[in-house]
Amino acid sequence: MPTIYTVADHAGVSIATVSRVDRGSPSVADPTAKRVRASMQEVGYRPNGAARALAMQRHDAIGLVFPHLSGPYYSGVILGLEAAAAALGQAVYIVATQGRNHPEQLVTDLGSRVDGLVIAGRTIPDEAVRQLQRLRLPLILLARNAVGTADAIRTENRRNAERLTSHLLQHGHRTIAFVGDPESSPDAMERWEGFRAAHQHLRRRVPNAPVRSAFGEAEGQQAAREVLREPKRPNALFCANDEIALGAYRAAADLGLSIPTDVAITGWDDIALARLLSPGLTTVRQPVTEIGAAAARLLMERVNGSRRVGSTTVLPTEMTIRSSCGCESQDRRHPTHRLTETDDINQP
Amino acid sequence: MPTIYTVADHAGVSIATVSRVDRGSPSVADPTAKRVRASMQEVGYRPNGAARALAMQRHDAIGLVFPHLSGPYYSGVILGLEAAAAALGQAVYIVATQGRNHPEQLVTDLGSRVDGLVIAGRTIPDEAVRQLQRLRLPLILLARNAVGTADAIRTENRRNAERLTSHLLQHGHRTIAFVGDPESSPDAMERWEGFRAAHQHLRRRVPNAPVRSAFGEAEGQQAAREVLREPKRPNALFCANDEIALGAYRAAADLGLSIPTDVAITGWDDIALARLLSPGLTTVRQPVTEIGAAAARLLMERVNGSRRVGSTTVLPTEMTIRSSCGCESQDRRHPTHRLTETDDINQP
DNA sequence: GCGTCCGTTGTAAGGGCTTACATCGCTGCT
DNA sequence: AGCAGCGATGTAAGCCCTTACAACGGACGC
Repeated sequence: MPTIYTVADHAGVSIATVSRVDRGSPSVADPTAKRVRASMQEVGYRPNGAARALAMQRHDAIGLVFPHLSGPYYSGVILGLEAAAAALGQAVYIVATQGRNHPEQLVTDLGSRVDGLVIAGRTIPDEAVRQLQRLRLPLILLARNAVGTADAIRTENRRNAERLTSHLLQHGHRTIAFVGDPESSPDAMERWEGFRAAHQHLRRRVPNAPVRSAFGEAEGQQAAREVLREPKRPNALFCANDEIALGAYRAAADLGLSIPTDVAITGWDDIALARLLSPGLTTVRQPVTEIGAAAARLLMERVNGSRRVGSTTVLPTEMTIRSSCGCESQDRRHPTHRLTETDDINQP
Repeated sequence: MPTIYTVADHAGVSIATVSRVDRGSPSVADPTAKRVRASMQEVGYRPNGAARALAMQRHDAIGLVFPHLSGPYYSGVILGLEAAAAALGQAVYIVATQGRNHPEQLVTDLGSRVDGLVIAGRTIPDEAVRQLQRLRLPLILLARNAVGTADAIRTENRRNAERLTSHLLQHGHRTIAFVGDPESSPDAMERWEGFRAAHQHLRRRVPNAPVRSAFGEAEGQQAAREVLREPKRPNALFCANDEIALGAYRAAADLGLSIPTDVAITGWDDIALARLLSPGLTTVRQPVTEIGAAAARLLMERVNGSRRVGSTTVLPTEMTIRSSCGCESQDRRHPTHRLTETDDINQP
């Protein structure tokens, strides 16, 4: 394989000059640069990124660790992250932990090839995250609570859950069931809390237990079916995500209930499908590409050492009203504002 | 940052021993290995992948170049590729070219960090692919015709397009319009050819022009609307992908036509939505994760030098009958067989 | 008791690049 | 004419690993 030495010989210059041409250094005379580029082409020179990274003491690469890739959530995150990373001159590694036996091992290995890591949701345990921090690896946590000094990026849940719930209550839906599992993630927990807060503020009886369901269409259908069969069935279902809501749509159809007349339904995420269901699903949209982009930018700040303390960035979500809540209206968006909280109280 | 030297000092051994422990070489005495591991932990040693890659003359990484990430197609491919690559001990880089100014540059840069590249569909021009080959970079082409000696992975189009068309004709739909743009990709062209072949075999008048439409919902809606408004509107629309079909659903709704009674509609891809539309969309499923997995495996064969000649692997697709074609039935699958063609006639 | 062999560890030579510093040849000024 | 200064190029050290080969010491066989 040709190296800079091959090129240098071929062009009759030193390897330093070849390197300079390759890096685009301005201090190479024009004719020389031309000759070197011609030689590169001729010998089929492909730079060795490993050697460069070694010499530069930088990988110029970041890693993204995510659980799986179904649904629009991670696609959007990856897209946003990749674009932002490319703009910053960083390459992107990805690794999915789904159904892998030793995710920690996988992630640690990745850690040897990157300048920093973005770790999403339920991939590796907190202890593994701490271990990574001990190796002084800059880390960004996505949809997950802060661990140690790593930065976290979250999206707003509580406020919009509360608004969405109030919206349902104001539609006249008297009893609303929360379908999902608050324990399964901090996001789910916050939605549950917002759901309860709305009841409290409007002086309704505060529900004290959710209708437990895992985050999947089948599970949602099952859970919704059961609750909708009860003698005093709820007037509305606040589903913890769109997939559960989709299951709820099916359950309603199975039971001959029409949406939103017999039962109103809301979701969370605004998957592509939400708009296309009939009636359109009222839900809350997450700024998925922004999450990825913010992660890349924040991570690079860490890598470049300009930031040191842990922060939590909360990106706004958008309540997206369609018809499944009882509204006639089309796609009304209701964003929250962007919040950034820094843990370090000494920060200016 | 601690290196093997730091660890070696700390554990009172030589760097060779540290390296051996890290690589899991069996020829290290047990107590020594334990001591070294403890030291690694204590000093917070993180191996330097670049240095390793340089010494080993291998990156143990492959790159995936794709246009964008919308829809389930690329998610599936990435997932399959990542899983297969991880099983082979390879890390995965991804780069999206969508709306990037100099995709060639991006891809060439990536080429310096990997042992091989998987290049999907419409990302970089054939000339750029050839340039990469000149650099002796192993390449796999996805959903794209073979270039030079690179391997290509395709999915079956013609046969299932023909079967699907015959199916529509046998339903009694007399005139069928092909909605899409055959010129836009080899896949689209093959679907168009299969569509025509079915007419020919059943001795129907062979359509000589498609209803041109780009591959998007809005474009499909527009195109379908126009053709469905014509005085002699077709009985069925053979849409080149599911997004176009989705647009066609909307156009039909706009015009008050019911599916499949007034107009039958079929798609291609079997996106998540296809099953959930009503009526369910009859379409053709692509084995997306298998595409990714096959790409990773084929690429590694190339990298390891066990294969040299270019081949084209054609993965089977599955005709998936729902109701939009006129059937009552639920999700019947009709796979084709797997085909592998090798270009080199000297191959055994 | 000595030589052999084997298991364990160390020494040192790369692997391909970047870049600080040295060198060289001119230009242009005094 | 001589020299400072500058632009262009070269020299060589260093980035952190892997691994061929050497060295060492103890067990074992004769």
